[in-house]
Order: sequence, then structure tokens, then C-alpha cells
Amino acid sequence: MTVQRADARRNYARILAVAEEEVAAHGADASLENIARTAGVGSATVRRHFPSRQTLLEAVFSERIDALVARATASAGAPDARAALLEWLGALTAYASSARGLAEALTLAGTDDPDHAPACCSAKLAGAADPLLQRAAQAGAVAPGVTAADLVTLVTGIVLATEHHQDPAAEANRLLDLTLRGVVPQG
Amino acid sequence: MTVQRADARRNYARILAVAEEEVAAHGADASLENIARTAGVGSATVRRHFPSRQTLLEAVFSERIDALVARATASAGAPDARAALLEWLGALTAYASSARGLAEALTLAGTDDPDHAPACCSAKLAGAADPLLQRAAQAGAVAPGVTAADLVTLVTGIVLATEHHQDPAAEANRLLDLTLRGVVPQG
DNA sequence: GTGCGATACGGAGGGCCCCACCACTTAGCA
DNA sequence: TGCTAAGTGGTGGGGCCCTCCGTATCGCAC
Repeated sequence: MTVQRADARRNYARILAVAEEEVAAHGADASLENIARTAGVGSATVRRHFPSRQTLLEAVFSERIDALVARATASAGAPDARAALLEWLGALTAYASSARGLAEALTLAGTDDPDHAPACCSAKLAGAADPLLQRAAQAGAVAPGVTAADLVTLVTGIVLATEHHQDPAAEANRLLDLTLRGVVPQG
Repeated sequence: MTVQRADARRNYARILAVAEEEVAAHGADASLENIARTAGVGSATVRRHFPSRQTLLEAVFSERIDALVARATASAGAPDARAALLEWLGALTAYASSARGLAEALTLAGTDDPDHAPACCSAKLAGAADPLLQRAAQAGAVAPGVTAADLVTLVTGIVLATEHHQDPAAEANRLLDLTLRGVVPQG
């Protein structure tokens, strides 16, 4: 392929816009067919631009993910490494539990193509969290053996498990706090 | 209804047996229709005995859930309250991550009928965990504000988030350990 | 043993969805 | 202005979920 044709780019954008609304409304298992209908294209066109549901979800969330990544790099040099990490994890949790479908998308990551992994959401987040984690670890604030991927996984799990709560964001935040401080401290 | 007819009871048992295998093989979103076919009954019969997918899942897991509950009550009087709690949580995690679909079933709980809640899996587990938690708390081993439901929710989340890992059980156990000890201790 | 009423069954049909194929349109270069 | 490859969307097959309703079966009463 040389470069995408103009109409293809137009359709891509339109589908993505509709998909954002639809995923926000119905979560990760929004109907692809419905998205196609609303966008005024055939269902095959959706599948061409986004071969799998996972691909579409990643595209939908990628901007916000990038924002979180940027935020992480911005606070990489903050004076209090521990606080910076905590704050970022809080932001991640808040966003993930407000954006229906993100958490499911994160767990699905790496389940299909093994090599497409580095480009996917969770890898990007883990990559962004890593510097924060390293600095906090150097400050002696982090338990041994914790990886950035662990942090993302834990947050994902909390969000998934609180999804059906009333006020999921608050519950998720509370459980995050618990997890960070330790449920049964002084091991 | 007076009492169930003999053939109805037979069908119920047969469906349940098939459902166990099918859920073990395909997780919480196993095909109800396929279960019906394998059991040699019409799909309507499945729906009659188990009005919702959630109902079926609860039935599938109830024996094992009851076993976990029994285990909790058995170790309610153990000398080391903290160790007893930890051990039970480990067992819960191990079972949940080995039994496909259990974690999803736990998160779905209470999402439909508000009053059927007490009978459902997660409530049963939380009820069983509560005495262990209380005793551990009295021993000063538990962070303030932790409820039994929190414990079940956290384990559920960890299991959900590690489901697509290779070796999910080991990963889940590691993350449980992290959560209990605290990722970023000394709050 | 037989008849009857309530209970339980399962097939059929509608709606929705995912997926793959393929004849057709259209953009963009020469 | 033509040509060609890129892109499109309609269509059909396969599944699944769910509901309705005519029918078969059970189990009690006689």
C-alpha cells in the first residue's frame, strides 16, 4: 500500500467517532454492526479498518492513553517520587473506571498477536509507569518484586471488579488505596 | 408449585452436569444453546430451569463455593487469625483462577435482582470470610476500613486481570501477595 | 388399571450479531 | 481524460438468545 486514499481516511475517522460514543454507551462489547450503521458505512468497511474488536478499542482509547502516558513523563521529575507514582495510579484508575470498556480492552491485550503487543494499550501504560516506579523504588517506597506491568494489571483488576458497583469510580479508588497501603500490612 | 416432577429433576441434573463441563471449557460465556444440545434437551428447557446465565453459573459453582465456605468456618478458630485469613484468601484465589467463569460470575452478582443478592456466590463468600477477617482485625493485622466484601472483590479483580496470562494461577497468587502486603507500604 | 389436569417439554420463528466473499465504484496518477 | 488498484457495501451463512405455543408426560385420584 502506498498511502491511504482520501475516502478511506474519511471513513476511518467517521467510524472512530461513532465508535467512541457507542463504546461509551455500551462498553467494550458494543455492536460493531450498529457502529457501521450509525456511521453510514457497510459492516465490512468497519472490519477492514479495524480487523478485530481489540483493534477498534485500542484506537478508541489511544488518545486518552496517550494523555496518561504524557502525564507520566511530565511528572517523572517530580520532587516526591512516591507521591508522583500514587497520583498517576489514581488518575489511571479514575479514567479506566469512567471509560466503559477500557479495562476489558486492557485484559484482552496480547491475547491474539504475540508480536503486536508492544503497541497495545497496556504495554504503553506499563512503559509509561516504569520510570515513575523506578524512581519510587529508588526512594525505597516500593515493595520488592513489583513491576510496572503489575501495577497496570492490579488497577485493571480493581476496575473490572468494581464495574457493576453503584459509583464504581469511588469504590475503585478506595480499593486502590487499600491495595497500595496493603490489606494486611507488616508481612 | 407443589414439588418438582421427576423428569424435571432429571433434566435439571443433566443440564447442570453438561454446563459444568461446558463452562470449564469455554468460561462464563459458554453457549447455552450448545449446553442444551449436548444435554439432549430443548433450549427452552435450559431457560426454564435457569432463567438467566447468572443463575446457571451460580448453580455450577455452588458446590465449590460451599466447600470454600465450609473451609472458612472450619478455620475460624485457628490459633493464628492472620495466617488463617491469608490461607483462605489463597485458596479462594487458587480456585477462582482455576475455574473458568467463576470470577465473571462473581462480578455479575447482584447486578440483576437486588433482593436475590444474599443467595448469590459473592455474598456467600463474603459472609464466610467475615469471621476470619474480624478475628484478624482484632489481632491488629488488618488495615482499617477493610470489609469482607472488599476482600472478595479484590481477589475477583486479580483473577479477572490475570486470566489471559500464561500460568494465571501463579500470577494471581503473586499479585494477591502484593496486594495483601501492600504495593507501596508505610502510608 | 385408567382417566384427567397440571406440569414440563421442545421445536419453530424472530431478531441480532459476527464473519467472509465478490461484483462494483471511485480516487488519483499518467 | 482513461486506466488501475484501492476501497466499498450488499448479501448470505452460521450462531446465539429469547419467546411463544401446541404437545407429551407425569403422577394423583378413583
